[in-house]
Amino acid sequence: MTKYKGGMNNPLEIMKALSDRNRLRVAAALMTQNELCACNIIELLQVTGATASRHMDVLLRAGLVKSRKAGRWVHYRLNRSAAAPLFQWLETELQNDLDIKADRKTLVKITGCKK
Amino acid sequence: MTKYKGGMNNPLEIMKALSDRNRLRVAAALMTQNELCACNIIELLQVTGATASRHMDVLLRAGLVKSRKAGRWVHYRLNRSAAAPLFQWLETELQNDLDIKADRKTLVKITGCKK
DNA sequence: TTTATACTTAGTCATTTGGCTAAGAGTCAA
DNA sequence: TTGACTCTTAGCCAAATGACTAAGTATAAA
Repeated sequence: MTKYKGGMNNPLEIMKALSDRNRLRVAAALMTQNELCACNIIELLQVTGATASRHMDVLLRAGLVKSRKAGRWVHYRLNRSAAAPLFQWLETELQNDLDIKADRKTLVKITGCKK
Repeated sequence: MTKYKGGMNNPLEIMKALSDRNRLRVAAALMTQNELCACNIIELLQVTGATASRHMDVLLRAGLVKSRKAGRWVHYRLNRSAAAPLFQWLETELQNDLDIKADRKTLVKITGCKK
């Protein structure tokens, strides 16, 4: 179930959504992970559920991610069509980001265990 | 004279720099105007010189613009190489932005008079 | 060498942002 | 239906942000 449906939002809203380190980390994570549930994001960012939820809401409102509810879980994935060239550029740039690289390793562990 | 020299800065800093409406307006203006002096930017944004100066400093630190001092004037231009794909994407998206379109008209007047 | 001009820096203030806790809503299992 | 679990909403607080005024720096003109 997608709360804020599709479409391109304005560039300013998109920039604002990506101007926070934790939201940028989530976007980067979704570039390699295809899909993550809220609990994965909580574990990755090491923040409370409430905080993660609000961050995901910002990304949703900007149109950068889509959400899908499955039972008690909410799964997020990138809405690549929203800003494909932007994502592509980011993906390249973030290759060199040490924190993002560390996150990638963490994600393997997080998504590995099915707790 | 370039205060913060060339190079690519990290994506987060770039996103932060572009996550403010006024700074996005300046970036958009520099996409069509090639070069603007501080006083042009003051007039465009309708803010004090101090405010404009601080905004330009953020853009400079992010590496998105370059500055050149000529006598009493400081001229700014886009540092396109810093994030060419990003600028290209922005340029496309901002085509539909009403405020940006209005700014373009304003800029013709501003850069026209040599006060 | 004053004086004016163009911009920057410092300091202040209101608003926004991002974190938290606590309470609420929705879903599944016992 | 009760309880456990996952996520969201509301409310609070500290820190960051963007605006202003006032004072400082640098350059050019008188």
